[in-house]
Amino acid sequence: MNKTVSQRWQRRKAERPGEIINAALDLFVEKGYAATRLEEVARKAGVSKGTLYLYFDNKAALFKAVVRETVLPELERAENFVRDYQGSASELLNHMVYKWWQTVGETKLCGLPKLIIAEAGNFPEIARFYYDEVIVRARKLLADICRSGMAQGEFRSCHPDYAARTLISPLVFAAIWKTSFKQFEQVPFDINIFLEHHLDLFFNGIRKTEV
Amino acid sequence: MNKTVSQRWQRRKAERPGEIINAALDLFVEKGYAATRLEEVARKAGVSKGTLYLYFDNKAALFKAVVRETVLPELERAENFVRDYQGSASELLNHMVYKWWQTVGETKLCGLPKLIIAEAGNFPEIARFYYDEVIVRARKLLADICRSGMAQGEFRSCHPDYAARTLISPLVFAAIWKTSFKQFEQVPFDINIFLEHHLDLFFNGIRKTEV
Amino acid sequence: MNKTVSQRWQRRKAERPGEIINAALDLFVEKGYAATRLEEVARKAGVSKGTLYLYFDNKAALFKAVVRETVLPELERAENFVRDYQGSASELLNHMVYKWWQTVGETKLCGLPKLIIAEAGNFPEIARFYYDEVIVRARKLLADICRSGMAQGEFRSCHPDYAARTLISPLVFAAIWKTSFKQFEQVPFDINIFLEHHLDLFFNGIRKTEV
Amino acid sequence: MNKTVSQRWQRRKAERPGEIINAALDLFVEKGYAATRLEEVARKAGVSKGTLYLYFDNKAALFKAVVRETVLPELERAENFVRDYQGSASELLNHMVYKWWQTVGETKLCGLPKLIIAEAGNFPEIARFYYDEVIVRARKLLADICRSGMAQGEFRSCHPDYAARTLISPLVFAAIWKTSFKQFEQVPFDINIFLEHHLDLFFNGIRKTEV
DNA sequence: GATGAATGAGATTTCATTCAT
DNA sequence: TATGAATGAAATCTCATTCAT
Repeated sequence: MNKTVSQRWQRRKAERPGEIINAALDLFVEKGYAATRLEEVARKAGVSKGTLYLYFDNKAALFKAVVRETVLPELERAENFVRDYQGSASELLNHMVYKWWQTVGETKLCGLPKLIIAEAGNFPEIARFYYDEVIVRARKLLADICRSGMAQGEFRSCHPDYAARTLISPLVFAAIWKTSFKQFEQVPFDINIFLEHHLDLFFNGIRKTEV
Repeated sequence: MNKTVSQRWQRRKAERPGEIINAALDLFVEKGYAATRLEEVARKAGVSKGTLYLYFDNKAALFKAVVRETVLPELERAENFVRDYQGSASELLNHMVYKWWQTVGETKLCGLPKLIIAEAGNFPEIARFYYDEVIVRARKLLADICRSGMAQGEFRSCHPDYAARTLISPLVFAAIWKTSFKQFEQVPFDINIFLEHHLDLFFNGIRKTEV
Repeated sequence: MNKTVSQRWQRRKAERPGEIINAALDLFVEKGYAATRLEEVARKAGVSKGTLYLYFDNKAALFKAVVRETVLPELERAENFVRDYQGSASELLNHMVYKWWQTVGETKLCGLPKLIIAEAGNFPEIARFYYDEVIVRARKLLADICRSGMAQGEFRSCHPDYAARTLISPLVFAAIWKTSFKQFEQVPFDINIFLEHHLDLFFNGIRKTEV
Repeated sequence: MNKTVSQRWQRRKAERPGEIINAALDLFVEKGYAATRLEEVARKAGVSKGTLYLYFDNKAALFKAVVRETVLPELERAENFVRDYQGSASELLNHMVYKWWQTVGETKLCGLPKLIIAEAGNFPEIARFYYDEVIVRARKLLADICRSGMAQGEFRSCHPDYAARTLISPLVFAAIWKTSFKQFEQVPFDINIFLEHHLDLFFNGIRKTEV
């Protein structure tokens, strides 16, 4: 055995799960869970159907891995960003919203909300994981910013959790729109106008009005 | 013969379609399209598998009928209500939001948004129908109210279509929440607080500030 | 009850089976046994599906009735004709062949040979009936003519049963051709040329050559 | 591991299609297309229902494959034989007739004419293929021999295509007989007597009578 | 007698999963 | 470890037959 070959083999082996997850993400997002055939995933990942089962117990396990592996890294990145942020709450929220759209709305992650929503009923395990590890954390991230905005007299007083939800709703809405209805629209949906309106209304609504 | 006795064999041509659609709505909403077995639909509707095919050409046709029959009547009712309404734009929008939640969020229709979103990719025909007959009409309904609010100096000037979207987003968000994540939440999601916050922010944001 | 109405009703009742058999013949011949749906037979006969079962026990029974009722009358007519015939064997055979084509080959009975052949395996009862009541009788009819032709020195000596089969084969062949392949042929199959050739060869082959 | 032990699970990619076609031929010929269950085909071929679909798209495709694979090889063999033949037209035709009976009439191919005739209506594609690739070619083969017989003064002048049809008819007739009615006959049908009579009449009828 | 809505057995087909190679 | 041929459970859909009206 040649050492470099063996090493390359090792590398390949280490990368396999990621390649499979990547292929699966594309297909799950495009077709949904039930309509995605493992044969296609395998083909797209450049492996055989049998190989899938070396890395994942079954279709459901693959699905879970896809969700886990694609969502968490982004969330952690966001948390780190917020931790280090210096500046006003408005500016930060504004940045978060546009950043979310950049990393989710404009990438293939855009289909993930739809996917998770669609399959939450069939995969309670996934839904719970997503709830605990993504939703709660993400909402806390935004709610904390709102809270600090109120503390600093930037925002008027309101329930930060619900404010966070109000802030997120249009993002989820837009992602879903893109996945499901964009293809039919006559007048194109302009995400920039939408976010601008949303943030304008939101900040107008939440900012402390000077007497 | 006692007619009230439960008979396995009954001729009820008129009632059947409605009963089948009703059963199908429940199951589609609960499990999604693919995971719903026609045998189950039949059992729930109290008919045999074959009877389904007397009234609907195939599974997809049944799905379409479910969407068509459950959504349109509500929308029409809303359109009529708006047409006859006398009062301020704020009051009307406020009413519309709570009414939506009452007729959709708190009934079994609550699962429909999720269902349509989940299946839009697999049923472009449905998605298009829903886009044309529901989304466009519903948005126009709200946008027209916003527009008239602006015309009457109640609201400051902004793009009515996008304002309408901002208004709707949290409703869709809440419906999806209920279908998919409510079961896991630790702190209960209070729809009243949510709508109150949303509308408070929204009207604060959109109302004409007196100089 | 009005007597004429009642009488008309009676007449109608008497004619029903015939109308059903007629419709069934058309469809069996056109589509084959398995591909013929009883609903279609009913529609074509102008009755309901249920009515079929008032007159025939099941699909197989209807099929048998179709065969029985459409074939036997023609055969009997032929037997009567032969019994009364005065003239040479050649002339009679010649006449029989053309007559067969006229009454079978050129009517909807043309599809019957194919039908019976196709279903003989699935309906041994039909096949046996057809063998006993049609094939044996028809062959005897022709064989007897051959036999008398030999007795009268018109034909040279040979086995009359096999001569009869030789005489019939091209007729069956032509009927099958028409049902199954006529639609594809480039050069049209000319039945007159075919029968002329066949009979020419046949009579040339069987006639007593004068020394 | 002992390879000769009967294993339920075997990989035999190369042999499978042939085995399946073979099993299907038997069953199609025995029961007809519609009455043949794919489960039975699978069982007879020693595979599972699913395996059928690895090799054939659907039932119709399997049917087509059966026809294609079983008929064409024999026809090609015959064409090669004729091409290389040295001798009189009568001898050749005589040989062809007996040979046909040997390879078709006395093997399981005997049921194929019936099968194709029976299904021509439901499978126009098959019928057309059979017409183009089998009937036209086979007829041409025989017609060419007749033609050369006429050219060499062996046969008197007639239309070679129709002579070929006359020659073939009794063969088809006999094959159909065997498949459909042989089981009921009282006096056994002797194929040798039949072919002898047929050829005797045919050659008597077609040969050039010396003046 | 006549109807046609309702039934349900049974057919074809799909595809996640297994396992000999 | 990797393959992909093979499996078989399970789904949709059809249609001969039944039976309340």
